[in-house]
Amino acid sequence: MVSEIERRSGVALWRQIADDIRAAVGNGVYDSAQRLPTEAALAAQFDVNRHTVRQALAALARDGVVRTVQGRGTEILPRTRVSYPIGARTRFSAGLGGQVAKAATRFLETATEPASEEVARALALAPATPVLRLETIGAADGTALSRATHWFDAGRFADLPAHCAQSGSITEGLKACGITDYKRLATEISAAPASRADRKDLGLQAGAVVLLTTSVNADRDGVPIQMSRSRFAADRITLSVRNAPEIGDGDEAGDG
Amino acid sequence: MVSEIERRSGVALWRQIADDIRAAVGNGVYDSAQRLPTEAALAAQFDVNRHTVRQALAALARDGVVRTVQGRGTEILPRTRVSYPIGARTRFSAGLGGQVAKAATRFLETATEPASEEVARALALAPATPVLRLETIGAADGTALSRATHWFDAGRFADLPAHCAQSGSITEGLKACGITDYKRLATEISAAPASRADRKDLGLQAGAVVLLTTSVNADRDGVPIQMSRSRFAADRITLSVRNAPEIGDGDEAGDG
DNA sequence: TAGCATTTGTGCGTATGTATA
DNA sequence: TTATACATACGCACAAATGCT
Repeated sequence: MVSEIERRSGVALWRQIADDIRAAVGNGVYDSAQRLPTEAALAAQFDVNRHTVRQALAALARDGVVRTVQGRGTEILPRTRVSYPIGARTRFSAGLGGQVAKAATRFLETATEPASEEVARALALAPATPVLRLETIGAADGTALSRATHWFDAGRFADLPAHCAQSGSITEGLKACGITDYKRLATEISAAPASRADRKDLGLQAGAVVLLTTSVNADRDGVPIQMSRSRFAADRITLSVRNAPEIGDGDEAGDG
Repeated sequence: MVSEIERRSGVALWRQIADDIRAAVGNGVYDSAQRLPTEAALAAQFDVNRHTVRQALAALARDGVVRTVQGRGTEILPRTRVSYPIGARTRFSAGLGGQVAKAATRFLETATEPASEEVARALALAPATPVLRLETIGAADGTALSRATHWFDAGRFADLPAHCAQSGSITEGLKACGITDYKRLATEISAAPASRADRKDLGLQAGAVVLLTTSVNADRDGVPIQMSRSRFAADRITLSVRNAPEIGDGDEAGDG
């Protein structure tokens, strides 16, 4: 089962096996027994040396996925992930409401710079219009969950950074700028290995995965006011989309 | 800038640097110049040997992210990803409509087995009720995009596999079973390194990332009929959530 | 056209990490 | 624990292609 493709992939075998077991645990493969197969069995299954399996299990134990006890085996630890709702009313703090005791936004950096092509398009601004860039970290109960970059029209929201810094919330900051309500128009969701910078800010290990979302918020009149690109620690959060109970529009065909 | 944490992480330095550059490209960091810094500059930036940077660039070139030309430099190639809409009417084939010439579902395996706790809960069945499990690959223009597992009440949908195999579509198969319309209730989205099995089915390299979705479909009466867990090749697809133009419900606070 | 600086491509030697037996 | 094989990473040197003067 060890195909050659994996060898020069830049990802060590033990790491690949760890990812595999992690996925299997996540998929409920070992649901009935709350325990992993023996190291010998895993070594046979993955067709590798038992040392390699042990290295994988040690990594999973470091990450709190499993716990190995000599003579007993490797048991699976219960995993908890925060669920983050994506919808028209998506806002960070309250989205986590109930799941965590304290949600907070930390503001890292603010800068004004000419809009990139993508940002200008999203905010319906002329190319290279000055835009405000805000860098934030979203945390829950002291654990960083997301690292985000937000862009605003610098002309319209010049005072935003000061208001945000004071209130500790973008929603509150926008309120101080006259935006009493806003709505998320769309969210694009992707995923990728975490960059070094994001790993540092989110406290992730090499090889960790982030969920990437690019979203646009609009004011009451539907005018786009904010574009955001967020990176969520994928092992700490799931995004959830709940569809309103309406039926009937296009006709499509299939699955996923 | 090379912290020790990264060294024994099981992920090669060149791989981490490749992920970094990939993220930077995705974030539009090099938007203005459509070219990466020189290998020497990147080596200095990441504080590694130029060989290591070259290995990272070679990997990115293999993946079609960049192209390097001797004497000239490394240019960024325009990236194309299929966008997959998530909503109440989510269906595989037509969701990709227009973006690809031909979308197809391949059925790998069918089995009947007792429902796991999670599946039983999602389908509102008694624990260990027999359920039908369908394994599929979703492809567009010959490229595999998703690998999914679907569960149905085996009692109600005994004939589904035959109908699906014949029509090549779950939607059509359900129609033959009397389900003329259905609706997606909710989708949970996560991400993780691809498992070996998924890498094989989707043709991905080690270290590749998958977007994981767990969703439940219900019939006209709101009775859950299908639970699915899909794994999308994250570098080939983005999930898109578009919010209906309605305003006003809860009050929340923040960002992402 | 020739000359030059810049940038990528290649070769070799060495040290360390990873995986097997 | 030891030995062996291969992948990874570094450092240095030089060849080859490009772009500009």
